Amino acid sequence: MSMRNSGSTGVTLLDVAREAGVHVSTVSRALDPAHHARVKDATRLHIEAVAHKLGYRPDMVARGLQSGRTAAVGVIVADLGNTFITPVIHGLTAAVETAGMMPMIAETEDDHDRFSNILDHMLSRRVDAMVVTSARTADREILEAAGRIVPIVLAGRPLDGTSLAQVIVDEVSGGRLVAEHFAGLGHRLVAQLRGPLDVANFPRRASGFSAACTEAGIEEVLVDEAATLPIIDEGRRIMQVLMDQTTALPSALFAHNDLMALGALTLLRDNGIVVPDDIALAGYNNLPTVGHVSPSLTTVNYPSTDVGRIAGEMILSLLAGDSVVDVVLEPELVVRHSTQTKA
Amino acid sequence: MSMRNSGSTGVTLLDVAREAGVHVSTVSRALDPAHHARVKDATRLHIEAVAHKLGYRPDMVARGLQSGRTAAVGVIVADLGNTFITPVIHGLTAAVETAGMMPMIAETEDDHDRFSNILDHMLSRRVDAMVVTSARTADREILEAAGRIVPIVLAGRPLDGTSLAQVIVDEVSGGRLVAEHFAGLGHRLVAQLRGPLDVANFPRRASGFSAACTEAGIEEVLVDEAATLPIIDEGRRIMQVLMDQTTALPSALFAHNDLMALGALTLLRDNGIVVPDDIALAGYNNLPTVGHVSPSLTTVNYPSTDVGRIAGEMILSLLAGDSVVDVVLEPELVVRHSTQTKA
DNA sequence: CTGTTAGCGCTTTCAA
DNA sequence: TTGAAAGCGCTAACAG
Repeated sequence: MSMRNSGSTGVTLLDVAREAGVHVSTVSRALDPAHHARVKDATRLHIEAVAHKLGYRPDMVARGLQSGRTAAVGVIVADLGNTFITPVIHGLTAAVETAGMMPMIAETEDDHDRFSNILDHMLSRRVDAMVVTSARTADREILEAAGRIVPIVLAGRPLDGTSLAQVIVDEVSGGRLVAEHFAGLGHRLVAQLRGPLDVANFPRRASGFSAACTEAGIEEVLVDEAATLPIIDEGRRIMQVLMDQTTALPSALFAHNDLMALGALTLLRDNGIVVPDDIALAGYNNLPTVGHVSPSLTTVNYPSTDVGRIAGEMILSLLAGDSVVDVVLEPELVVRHSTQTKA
Repeated sequence: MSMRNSGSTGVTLLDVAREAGVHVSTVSRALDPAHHARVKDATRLHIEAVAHKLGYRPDMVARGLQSGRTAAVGVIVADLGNTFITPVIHGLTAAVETAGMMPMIAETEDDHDRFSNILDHMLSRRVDAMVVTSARTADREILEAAGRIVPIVLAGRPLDGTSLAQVIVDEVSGGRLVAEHFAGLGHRLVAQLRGPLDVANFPRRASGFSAACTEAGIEEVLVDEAATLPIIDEGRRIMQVLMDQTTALPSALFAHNDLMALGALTLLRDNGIVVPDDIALAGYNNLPTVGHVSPSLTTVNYPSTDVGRIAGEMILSLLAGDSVVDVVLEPELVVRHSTQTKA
């Protein structure tokens, strides 16, 4: 009944070496695909058999201490409740899994201190690389400092003026798509329910939307406040701000993400305002659930799986010492019922 | 321009020791809250200052190798798209954060091989403990084997006949709540859209529901199939199975979780069947979004935050060498529009 | 209260 | 092709 001494099974390389009648370093080589060659086939086979029999499991911690590599890629997300992140993670997992790596996810809950904390932990845990989907303006410096230690890829949330690798979506274009849709529907007065200003996605969506409105000769009501977080409750709150601010409600609303759209939707319903009959509402992200509700939500599809996959591929390239170029993906408008008055 | 040699800043204990003019072990003690006492205040203060100046960050990997503790708790989840998990993670984070620990999350996508893989990785990464929310019947043996190496708490998803610590919800009671609600509404013919049979939650929900139906004299249509995964698409598919199976549709449906309810809802809508006017529909979990859609979903509230928090507290107790007792939380019915015909 | 001395389990020169 | 030896950065006895 000894305390566990290995984090794993308790079976160490030394155990395998003894049982196999060879030196520990031979076992190390035999079990390491990169050094397969340096050991005689017969002994390697024998060692593999023994290792298997004993249930040997390499200790990543010990390995990491020596080699610097831990086969872990840290993933930092802002809010797991915002499910556009789920496909990002799936895509990423699929990509790095091919190299035997595993994503380790941590959530900031969009809190700067926690972000900084997580960054520290991951670094001190020697992840081989990081994918950050939660970048805010204020995080830039510590992120870039971290980027000098391990490769970092920014995915989904861009950061202005950074040299870190990014795979992002053309948010300006996304905003335009919504405005052009509204224009095509004949709306003349619209408004945006803006997301946090320190998350670069949202100002970009806003500027694309506004520019296209101007071009189409559509008037925009400027809501006095932007959301502090891109969540349901804030969507509802900002909607309330708009309603308090004017009696002449616009005929179409662009919520900067689907969660905010849901919050706005509830407030409207509570006030007897019907979407889309009384007011049109569009979101952003195309969360897996928003096509299944009534009214089904018109939104901008976010190519989440691709974002994740490409981020993973970038990580692998960076780790291989190759350089990478930023990738910008194109969003697509998904028209559903929330912007369609009945046929 | 040297390669990083530490996973962290590159500043090691030795660097701090040299700069401070003391031995490395003195630094180790000074910086470790648990050994604060064993070092003179003056030297400790001095060391802390030096450490801060140099930007020293402890290397968890090296620490873990020696001490066996890494301040990480592994969290294994099945599907991040099922957002009842989000509050679980928040509760857990809040609880273990107090002890300076950090959750490291990995997702199985409800795949047994990936589950086994993740378990391995986490063990070999020497997490101090694990919280598993993704348990399936087939995972039991490897889970219990892992439980002999580190403390494991099962959260949310129970496992039949295990000795691992659990914090779960009374699923039988949850199923009953729905049936009793249907009975109160006067329904006489009902059906369940059943979740995967190898995830213990679902058979329990089913049996509670069926038992209460029998007691209330309600007839239940048995759907030929159960979902293979508790997701939107499967909810839709099972709903189709039911529709193919009978022309006499029941007047109320119990989907075993909210995602499945959403899938069923869409199929019903596509067939011109109106919820709740033509058929009542209830889900399970009370996902953060389902109160914001139309019809807002009647569901069973899952005390997710509490599940997470308690799991975290259990982990802490287990780590402190204390024993813990299983916790069973009570679910609550949340009545919304999907089961209410208009007033 | 502080320094010395051993390792944790593994990879990696360097020899043989 | 294999063994020996050193050491990654840290903690933990054991002395003093």
